[in-house]
Amino acid sequence: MTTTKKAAPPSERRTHLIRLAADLFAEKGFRATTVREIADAAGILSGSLYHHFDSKESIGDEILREFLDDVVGGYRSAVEGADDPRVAIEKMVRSSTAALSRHRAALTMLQNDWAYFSAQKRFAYLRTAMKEIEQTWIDQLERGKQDGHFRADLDARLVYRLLRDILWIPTSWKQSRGKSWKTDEIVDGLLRLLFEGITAR
Amino acid sequence: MTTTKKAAPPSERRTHLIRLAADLFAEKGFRATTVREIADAAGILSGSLYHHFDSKESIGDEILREFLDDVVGGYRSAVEGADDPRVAIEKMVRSSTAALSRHRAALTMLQNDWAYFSAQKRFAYLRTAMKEIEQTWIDQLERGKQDGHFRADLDARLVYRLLRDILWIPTSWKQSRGKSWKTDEIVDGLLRLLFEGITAR
Amino acid sequence: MTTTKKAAPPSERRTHLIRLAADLFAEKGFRATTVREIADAAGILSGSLYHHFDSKESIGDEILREFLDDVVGGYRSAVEGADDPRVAIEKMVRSSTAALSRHRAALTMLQNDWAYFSAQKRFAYLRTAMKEIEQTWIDQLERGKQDGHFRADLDARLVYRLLRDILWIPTSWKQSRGKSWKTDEIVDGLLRLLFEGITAR
Amino acid sequence: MTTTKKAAPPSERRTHLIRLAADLFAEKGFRATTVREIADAAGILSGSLYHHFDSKESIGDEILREFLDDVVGGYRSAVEGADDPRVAIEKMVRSSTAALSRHRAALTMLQNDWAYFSAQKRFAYLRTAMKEIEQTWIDQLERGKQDGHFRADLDARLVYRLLRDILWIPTSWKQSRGKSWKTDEIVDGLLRLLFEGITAR
DNA sequence: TATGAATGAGACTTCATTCAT
DNA sequence: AATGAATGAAGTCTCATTCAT
Repeated sequence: MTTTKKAAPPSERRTHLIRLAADLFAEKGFRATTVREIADAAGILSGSLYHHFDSKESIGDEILREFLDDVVGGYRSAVEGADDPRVAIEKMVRSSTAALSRHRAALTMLQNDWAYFSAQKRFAYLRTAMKEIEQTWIDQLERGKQDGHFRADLDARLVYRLLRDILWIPTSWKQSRGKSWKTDEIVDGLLRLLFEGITAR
Repeated sequence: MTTTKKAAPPSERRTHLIRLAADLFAEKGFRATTVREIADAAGILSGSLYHHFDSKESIGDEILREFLDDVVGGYRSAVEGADDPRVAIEKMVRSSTAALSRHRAALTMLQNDWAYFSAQKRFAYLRTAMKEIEQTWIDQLERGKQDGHFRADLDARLVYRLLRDILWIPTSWKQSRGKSWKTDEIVDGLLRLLFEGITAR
Repeated sequence: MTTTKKAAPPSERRTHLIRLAADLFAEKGFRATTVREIADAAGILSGSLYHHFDSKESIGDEILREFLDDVVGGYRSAVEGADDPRVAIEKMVRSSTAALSRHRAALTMLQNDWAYFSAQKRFAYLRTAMKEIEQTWIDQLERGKQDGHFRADLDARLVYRLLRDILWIPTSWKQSRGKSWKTDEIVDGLLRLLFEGITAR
Repeated sequence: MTTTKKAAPPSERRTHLIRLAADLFAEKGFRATTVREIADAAGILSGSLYHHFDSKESIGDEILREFLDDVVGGYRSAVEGADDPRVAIEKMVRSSTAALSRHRAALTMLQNDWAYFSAQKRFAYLRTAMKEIEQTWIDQLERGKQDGHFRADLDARLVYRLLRDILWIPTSWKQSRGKSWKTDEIVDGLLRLLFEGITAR
């Protein structure tokens, strides 16, 4: 299911190249990264990359696909094993955070170049996956409203939008200069802010 | 006497062109927008743009500068007239939201191409302004912690980071397809989420 | 004889504009100077220049024509009133130097952009004038050889070439930073070098 | 370890391209030569040049640098092995002439576009080298004045200026239409003119 | 006379991609 | 697997010139 027509066998070299590319994409965005830069990082000439991939986009494709598979998979199992929407949401937050830290590059790519990717047939699965993700969140939030855990006046879709973007934020902090938080700190901070707000009780 | 070499006088035509460019930048990002697209939108040839601007970047410069002036100005007056940090923060949120809706393009530009801009001398003021903004937030949050309004265990810098990015989110929703919220709804949702979290009391 | 089809009447404004243009040409060369720079110097817009001239080249034309008229005229009267070729040459040197200092721009234009001008029909007179100049020099040098004033082994054409270019040199020094010589000093130095060389006797 | 980032290794193809470019620069000047003309001469598309060089200017840089290294190197060894300033100067003249004929293009570039190059940081070495060249000449001329070989009333700097430009002249004659002199003839003519003037004894 | 706006040709440059070796 | 060279499309910018007002 994951392989398209041309997807070459995942040799070690290939995997290494994807990782190099992903790091560059994470730093500068997909479009802003040139094939030459990737090749430079690998110590080869840009033309030589085309022995491993048939295009720059197919590198992007591989990175994005793995990311979304990871996230969607995580959400599915988060929801499955949770009766309480509050628990489900906590699991989803933790699962998201973990997936994001495993696929930092994918996030930058989606943030910076969403319009670019989503306009292409090849990347139609992006929209599909995002829809499933959105639905999962909304389902849990609605469930929480109905059983009284969450405030009844929440606009589930609005909160989802906020949450989705909020969850994405900390990833982009990694490797940035200045104080850096541990993932756990961030997640806990997030959850607390989410459930309780900043006001003292 | 009134004209400086570089800060070309803001003729009507010029202002109009900047608006057209800003719309495109908002849609597709600064780098992804070509000079020709801007010219097409204006119904002229791409070279003709250079009658009004010396470079694509100087268009970007103008848009970003106005935006940051607006935001920083808003924060200053928000802080000045507020004894209670809670009030200050509410004012800052409202002021941000207003500024962001006035300068939608600037935000997209910063989000998509921050690395590109901030690496250039010409855009050094971006970092300067961001620092002032950060400090303003942190000051108010710390004040709130000390006088007991906010939870004592808040990491002010962490919360600021979250907030900053959260505030930016709704802007990118405008003009997007699907359900759209009114600005007031969004701001109120945000403030409520911020102060109280999603949990029912 | 000096007017071509379109040559506008030499109003004061026009003359002033030509002087401004000439200064810029002298500094940076004809091609390297843009119409906009000329207009800027005059405090008008570049399009407005076309009320006075039908093209950038016609400005160049006027400058070059005046210069060559001046030089050729000077040579003619130098030769007329001189029995001794030594005297004729001294007069030619002084006349050249004077003409060059009056038309500094023309020189830069010819030096930098000779290939450009001389390839155009419009500037055919450049070649004509240069031929007359060359012939005048060669005539005097040959005369000097025959009557024993100059060394019999001089290659007149070679010496002319050297001299022509040598005479042009000091002009380009004016306004340059560092020590500057008076015109008289330069001319005397030149003449002495020419007639006697640098060796002590 | 041998390759620096910018000073791309001199492949054969690269060297060939530089030679082609240099010929064009010599003919028409640096600025007046377009990248497309260079590419045409090489039988490739203009964009393909950028596989070998990062810019037109870097081609110019390479040509100019080699030239100045050659000239300065030649002057140094001319001065080292010569007790008599007269001998030193003769060596310098011969060394200049040789270097100039090896780097004809560089000369045209400096003559036509000196203002353009010398205004750029990248070409700061031009000024440095010119200063060393000037100082070398002046030193030898002063030495000759003091030991009585040269006339005591010579203005060393003035003579240098004349000489420098005079030495440059013959190069521009090569390949020009009309009678052409052999290099030796030119140099001997020059030296004789320099030491003895044109007057018969 | 001058302005303000625009044209159009052509300059330099970038970059994903191809391909013979 | 990789190199070295090239393509070709597209992008930013320059500049002499035109023209309605």
